[in-house]
Amino acid sequence: MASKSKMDGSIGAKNKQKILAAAEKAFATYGFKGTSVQQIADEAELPKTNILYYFKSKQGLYVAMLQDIMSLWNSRFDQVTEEDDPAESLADYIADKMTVSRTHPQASKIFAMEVLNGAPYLNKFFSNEHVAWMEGRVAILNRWIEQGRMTPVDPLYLLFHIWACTQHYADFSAQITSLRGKTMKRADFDEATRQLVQLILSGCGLTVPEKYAEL
Amino acid sequence: MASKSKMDGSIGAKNKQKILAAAEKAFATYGFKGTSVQQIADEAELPKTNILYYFKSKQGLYVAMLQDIMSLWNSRFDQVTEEDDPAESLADYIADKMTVSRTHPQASKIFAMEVLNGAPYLNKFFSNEHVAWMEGRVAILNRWIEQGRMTPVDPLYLLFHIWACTQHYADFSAQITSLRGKTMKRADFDEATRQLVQLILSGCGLTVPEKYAEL
DNA sequence: CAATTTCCTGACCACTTAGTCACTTTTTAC
DNA sequence: GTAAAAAGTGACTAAGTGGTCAGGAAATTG
Repeated sequence: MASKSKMDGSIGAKNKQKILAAAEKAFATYGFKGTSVQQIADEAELPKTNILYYFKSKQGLYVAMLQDIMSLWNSRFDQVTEEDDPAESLADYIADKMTVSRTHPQASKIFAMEVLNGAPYLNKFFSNEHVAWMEGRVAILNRWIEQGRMTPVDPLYLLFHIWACTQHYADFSAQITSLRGKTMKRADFDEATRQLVQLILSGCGLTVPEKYAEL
Repeated sequence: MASKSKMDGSIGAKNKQKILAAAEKAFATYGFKGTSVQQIADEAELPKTNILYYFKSKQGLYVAMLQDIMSLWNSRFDQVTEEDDPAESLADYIADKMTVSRTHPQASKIFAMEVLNGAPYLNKFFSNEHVAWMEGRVAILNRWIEQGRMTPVDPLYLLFHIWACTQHYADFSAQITSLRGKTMKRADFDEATRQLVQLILSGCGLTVPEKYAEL
């Protein structure tokens, strides 16, 4: 939730946060082209010109908001080493990602839209930090496999599948709500997490840790 | 690929198809608001007014295209009964859905965008055919579980996870391509399918059928 | 208190957009 | 062949868009 620019002018800082929050809500609901600066202004309860004062353009605001969002992707899994336990590390990672889907569904949707449209503003990020992160995690998973601590699976696809399932609960909430006949509450997310942890870990030949076991 | 209106005027039918194909391409790339009727006209190599002649409005064209797309979701899994083999039925379903992701990525992206934005044009579909389909499939999965033919999992979440993973390969292709450094070819989809079948089936306590086993 | 920087905004503009309309051309039907 | 229906289209309109700008208010600093 932090932005790197001038935290000095406390008035400006506060307004920027208010604008970023309004932008997240609006962009998540209507997409980049579908959202007008006026809508964001209404949501933030500020005149339109004020938005353009803090962020030089609609695109500038969008990019600033995207950077904010990307920081949510950090998790305990970033620090995992090959000494850690595969089952617990993966289960925790799944749980972390499920938590983000529950607490920041709008951010997840914006990210999804961005990637759907070819990730025009994320390609730079993808080909730098993201690739490096991926290589590191894949290496650790491969070590675990070499050591016989989990079933041989392709780590790349395994991570894709974890992302797909966890983000699905944020991105496709409309479909999920329709099919369930009710929205996903905290308890439902916990149950979904248990189901997913069981599925993925069993699929990797791992035993589900105590704390993710069913009641 | 069929639309219900006048298939008589072969000129009109052909043009409608050309327009629908152009619309699918454009909407998948730029979204509903991000696509102008003029862009679709250029793509279809027809004057803009001609588009509005066949489809009374941009929204009308969009809805017609959505209906076209929904028919792609049919699969062999629709006809599965409790007498069928769980492992083979699920594996085939996963493979079918992966095939659609490979052959119709644009359709998948449009569906994803629609759901992301709250599924305004699909809510009716969701609360009718889709719910019925879901209840039927859930019932069969529960029978398989009662009969001890697969691990007890919540069928609802299992289906969510299958959709999430299979559609991910179409919807998030930009991210996948960036991280792999190359696009997914036919062989890559086949490998992803094998990986996913293994993950899901193992997660359900099922044995992977011969035809989806690794080389 | 004065000066300077930050903050704020109404009026306005250039441009794009979906959709209409009057009209012509082509195809079909008898 | 001719009438009627379908197909096709250029010119236009009304509404909404992102963004500019000139000028003023408020806060900060010395």
